[in-house]
Amino acid sequence: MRPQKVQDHEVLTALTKVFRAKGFEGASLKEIAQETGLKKASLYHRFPDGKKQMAEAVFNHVDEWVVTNIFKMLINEDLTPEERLGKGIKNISSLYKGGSESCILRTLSMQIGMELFGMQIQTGMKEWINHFEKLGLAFGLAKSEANKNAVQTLIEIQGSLIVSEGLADQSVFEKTLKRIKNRYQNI
Amino acid sequence: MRPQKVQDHEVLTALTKVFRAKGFEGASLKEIAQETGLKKASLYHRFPDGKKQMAEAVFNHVDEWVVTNIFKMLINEDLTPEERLGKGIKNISSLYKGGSESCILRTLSMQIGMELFGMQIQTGMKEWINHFEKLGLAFGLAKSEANKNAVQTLIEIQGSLIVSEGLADQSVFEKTLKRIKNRYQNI
DNA sequence: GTCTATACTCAGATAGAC
DNA sequence: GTCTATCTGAGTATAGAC
Repeated sequence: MRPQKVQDHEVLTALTKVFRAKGFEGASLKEIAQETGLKKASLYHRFPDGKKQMAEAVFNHVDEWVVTNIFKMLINEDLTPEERLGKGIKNISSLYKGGSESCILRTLSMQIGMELFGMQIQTGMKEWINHFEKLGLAFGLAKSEANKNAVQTLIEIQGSLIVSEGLADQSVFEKTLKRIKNRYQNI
Repeated sequence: MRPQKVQDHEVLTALTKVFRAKGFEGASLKEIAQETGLKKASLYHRFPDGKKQMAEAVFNHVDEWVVTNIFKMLINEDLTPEERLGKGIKNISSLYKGGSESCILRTLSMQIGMELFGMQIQTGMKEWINHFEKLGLAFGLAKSEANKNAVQTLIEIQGSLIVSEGLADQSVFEKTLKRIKNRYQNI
């Protein structure tokens, strides 16, 4: 009945921020409370199943962003294949802040355990492959080539994030995105 | 004074097993005690600085294995470049159990935080690149090409581990190793 | 060196007033 | 819906006997 002190989307933003920075176990309710501006008990009012549910909300939130800004972009028939590629890559770069932020979906799923997110991660990865495969087809690749290409693209994105972080050198990620782009353009 | 109930290397093996399976935070001292066969207090006798020190020991243990079985293999002058490549790749496969196990060094460093392992991870990655670069040179690549190739190799190894795990499909990792192998052989 | 028993800390979670 | 206050359990870590 009482008015919400903080809007849902603000809570979600704060949650995403904390989980991204600290991971699942590393993010304490205390910190989450500070960041969201809500007390612990209030958080439990909004997320009766506790911390896991909060992580789940973040997971779905990010997932939705990816669908909207990357998947749909890659198959948008209103754009030329070149345009789809360009915007898709651009949004991937922005999702990972140019390589400075790791993949939050991977982090969360690793730390919470595959019980909760395993299937969603698997489905999500298949979607990445699926959509890049469609892009490959649009560029004129045969189906099996397009698939190989898509898997390779996913591997390179994830791998370059790891290496960028490890070396503390974002240029690794940037170069990888360029490499991916070139591979499609040179078909 | 009293004889060790469990040998150091056995403790190390057990520690590695637990940390690999559960990660740093996920591995409780209770479980570590069960797995090693030592009580908690005894563990603290051997590792006065506690859990972090245990993780450190595991980290160094794995690191040493990599140096011996992969790095040294890649630059072993008693072997032809083809042989170095073959044995190196084979040992990489065995390190990650054919793609079924994730990179424990990455897991540990992520969860403990970069304060403790950040520099070692960075140094370690540079060594990976450094040694694959030397392999590329041995295959006749120019220095800058050899370097690009080495970075790409590291990216693909790490990325394919992620994707293999996510899709629950080890063949992704296997195929990537083959791809890497072919790339060197076709120079 | 190893053990039993215990201390300490802090996390996640809940009760109930407002 | 939000809050203060509290509970409960698990985790790391220690003390001190053997």
